[in-house]
Amino acid sequence: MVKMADKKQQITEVKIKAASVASTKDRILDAALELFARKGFDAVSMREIAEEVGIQKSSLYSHFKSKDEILDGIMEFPATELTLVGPKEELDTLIDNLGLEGFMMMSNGVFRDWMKSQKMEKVWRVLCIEMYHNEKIQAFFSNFIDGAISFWTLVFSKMAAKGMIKPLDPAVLANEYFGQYIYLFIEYFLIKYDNTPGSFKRMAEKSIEGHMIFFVEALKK
Amino acid sequence: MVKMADKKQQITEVKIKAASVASTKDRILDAALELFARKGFDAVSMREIAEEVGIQKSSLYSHFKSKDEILDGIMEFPATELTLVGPKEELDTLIDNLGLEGFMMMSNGVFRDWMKSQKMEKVWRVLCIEMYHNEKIQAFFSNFIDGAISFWTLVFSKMAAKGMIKPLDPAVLANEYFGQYIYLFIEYFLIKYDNTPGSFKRMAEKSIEGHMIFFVEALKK
DNA sequence: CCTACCGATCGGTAGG
DNA sequence: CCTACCGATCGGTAGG
Repeated sequence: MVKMADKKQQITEVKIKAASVASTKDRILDAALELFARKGFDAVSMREIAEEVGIQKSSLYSHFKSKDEILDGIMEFPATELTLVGPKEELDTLIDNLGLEGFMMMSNGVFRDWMKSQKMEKVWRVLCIEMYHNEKIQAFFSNFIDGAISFWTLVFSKMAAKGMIKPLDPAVLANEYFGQYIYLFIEYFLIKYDNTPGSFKRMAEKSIEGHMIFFVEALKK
Repeated sequence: MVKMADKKQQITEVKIKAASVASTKDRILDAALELFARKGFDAVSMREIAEEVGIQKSSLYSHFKSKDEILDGIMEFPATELTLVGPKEELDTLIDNLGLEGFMMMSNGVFRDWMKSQKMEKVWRVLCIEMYHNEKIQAFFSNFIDGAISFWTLVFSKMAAKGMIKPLDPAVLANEYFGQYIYLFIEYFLIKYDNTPGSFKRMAEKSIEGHMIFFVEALKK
């Protein structure tokens, strides 16, 4: 009888926990993300993360085998987000329906949606900070850039084939268009980083608007 | 007599040393630069630097008060180089004489001269790696970017006033032009860094050429 | 999830 | 420029 009561009690607790409080694993990830974004991976110790969570350092190892594994956990976030975002329709249909200006505006909207959460800002800060000395992050960036350049090269070659833009080298156009985003990321996340909510959004909107106007104007026939 | 002979011997040695071998201080700077460029500041220990130079770790402290001071020494290099480079003539005269295309080509030449030494490549690798967590480097970058953007904004507003280019926002043009250089630096020094001599030059020349052609074409009346 | 502990390594110093 | 040493801190583990 006592056993039964205990079990019921446990189940109720588990349910409440799941509904209202993050799991310890998630709390560790959140604390680590906050600290890594502020100080960088190397400058944050396992002791600091544990303190932020409110547990002992050794308890971290019940959830993650190593410090690197915590970083891996953080990196899963943008990877899964990346697949959710992005237009679902066929590319040719989109280009035909939206035209040059409409397509560029739509892409900018996708980018803004993708970056809008504060968590995403922090993840990008960590990615930018650590891109030089963590192999997985370096690979992530390399794929990210290569993928984006391929995508935009394809878009501009389609547009050129359809006679929608001036007959310019699609690969050069991809670099011109996408490079400004990298420039924006570096300036914000590495040089003028400031932890206040929404500050990336504000800076990005001003900067990207001018870029889009110039770029569309340069491609128009 | 023996003393005199010894002294002569010493003097000769010193002269030969000064003429053919770098000072210990310079050898420390060179070794540190090489190691920092390869592994990053934090990942290199004072022991490693000493080993590379061929002296004991404690001897480093006869030349530099701390590890940070070695980094400061390395950073003096681009700072002094920056002042040597750059056109000396009056800006208006240059713009009038060279025209849009000529001015852009001259600037690209200045950039290539500036980056051509292998030492400079290594310095930039260190600067890019450490820009997030060393205050001095962050300030250097911030000034570097702000200075470049101001310069190019001035150039394009002069060109617009002279009727040499389309009447576009000079600040936007400065971002468009200069942003590609930052993109190039990030892609090379942070993501696809490869220590082989001259590899930056090769990559940069291909990438910058396309950029210049597109940019000039977009501004031409 | 805790207490208690580990070896390794760090930047830097004393004193010659 | 050297030998010898320092306290501090690190990531990680044993064992409960």
